[in-house]
Amino acid sequence: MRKKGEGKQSTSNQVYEILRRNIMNLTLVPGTPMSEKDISEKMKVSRTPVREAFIRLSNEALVSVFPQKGSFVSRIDLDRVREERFLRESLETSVLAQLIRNPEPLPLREVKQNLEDQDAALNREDKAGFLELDEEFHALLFDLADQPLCFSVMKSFSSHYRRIRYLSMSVSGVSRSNYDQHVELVRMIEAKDISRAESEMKHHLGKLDDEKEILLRQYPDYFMERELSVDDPFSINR
Amino acid sequence: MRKKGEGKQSTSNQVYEILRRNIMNLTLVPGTPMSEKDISEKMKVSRTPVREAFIRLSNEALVSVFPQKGSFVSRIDLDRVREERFLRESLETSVLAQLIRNPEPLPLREVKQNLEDQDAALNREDKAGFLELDEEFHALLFDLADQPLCFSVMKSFSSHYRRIRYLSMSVSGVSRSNYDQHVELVRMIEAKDISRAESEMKHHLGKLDDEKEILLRQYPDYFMERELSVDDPFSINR
DNA sequence: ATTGACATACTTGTATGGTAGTGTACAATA
DNA sequence: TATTGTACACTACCATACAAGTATGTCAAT
Repeated sequence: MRKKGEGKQSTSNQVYEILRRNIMNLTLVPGTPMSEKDISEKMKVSRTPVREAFIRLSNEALVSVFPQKGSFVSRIDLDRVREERFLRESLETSVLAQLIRNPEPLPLREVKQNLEDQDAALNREDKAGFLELDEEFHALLFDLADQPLCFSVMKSFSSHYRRIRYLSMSVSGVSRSNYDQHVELVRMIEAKDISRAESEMKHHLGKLDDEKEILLRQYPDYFMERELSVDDPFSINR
Repeated sequence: MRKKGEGKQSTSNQVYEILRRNIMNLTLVPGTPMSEKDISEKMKVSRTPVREAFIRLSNEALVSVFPQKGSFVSRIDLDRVREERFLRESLETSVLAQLIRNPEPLPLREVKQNLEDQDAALNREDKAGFLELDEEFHALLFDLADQPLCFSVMKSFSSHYRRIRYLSMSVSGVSRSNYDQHVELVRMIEAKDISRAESEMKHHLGKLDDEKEILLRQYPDYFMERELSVDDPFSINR
């Protein structure tokens, strides 16, 4: 039953967006059961659009569906975080290289406006706002390189990485260091210094490696168990 | 990797796999109308699993769904091909670099077995078989680098690139040059020659750039029109 | 107290009917 | 003849009913 006044988005899409947002900002905590019936009643829609949203969310590993058993908000998989970071690092540095290779001067106006907004968000201690601007910052770089597809791919496959990052900011509070690195990156782009830009990017993305252990101890339920298959209590290798 | 003889998959998954295979090998030609009802009747299942397969296929841009109008096999979008190639090149070179950086010798047995199989497929002029082995070749490299996620991402977002490649082989016939490049790549990996390996990879992936124009002329209906939005007959800029 | 059969209340998977948006063939009109 | 109104066929979207797998609590038998 489509709501009339609001836009032309399909119900299925709206459900998808709402669930995605709430999973990404950890309002829906990892491991939470999410039955199709439950969600459909809470959102006052039928099971169909909810189910279709689940399909898309499970493609991004945000929801884990176990047939005839249940669906759950995916727990954060640290091995996946590693792979998502590799993906991200690869694409970001490639885009960076392409931008710097480009001989003509880049229209960085929007990027610089974004940096100012980041500064403002930090001053307001607006955690969610800053993360959104962070994402937009990287999106702008991809757009400048004329590679929007790569950005959307990266976005779809940063779900675990970004959740752990959100968690990190919740614990350590918002930090200016990310912003400083963004500023530095733009400087390197303007200076056409490709090697320093790349190492700056690597440093930028690798930052939260140290915090992982702390978060793992503080929120153990948010993370996936090491074993995917069933426990073997008779196993001798442990 | 899924075990084969074991339990049957869901109907939805089967429909997805069948449609994907037939779209990728151009049995279902770009632009073909594919209504949910049609497909469901042809496959003797209900509309639901077909619809769910369509959702996943449209996420990979293999099917274009126009609400209340119809669903169609996506035409090949050359701009998307460009972006898919960028994605592919970025990830492949990153994996290559990681493999070569790794100090310990790599277990290349499987890779070399795959090369032999490629050779055999070429001698049989088995086009489809060679393309599968080609894909497996790259998959093996990603597995060696412990980055299976990146491979599956690349696979999901190579749909337009691979179709144009399939088309190219249909026209020009199978060629040994791809195989030769694979052999050369493995040699470069063993020699730990990162810069030559990277340029070899770029050359490997960029090969079919020249053929694009020919294919575009020969199969114009397979390709997407330049304009995505509606024509504006009042526009002055043209 | 322990075990085991079984009813029951969940879950997701699949089928189907109804709704509204969209294009088109065709007849009515000028 | 040219144009316009309209009925109809077709679509994807959504709601709902049913089917089948799974976990769990209850109760009887040992």
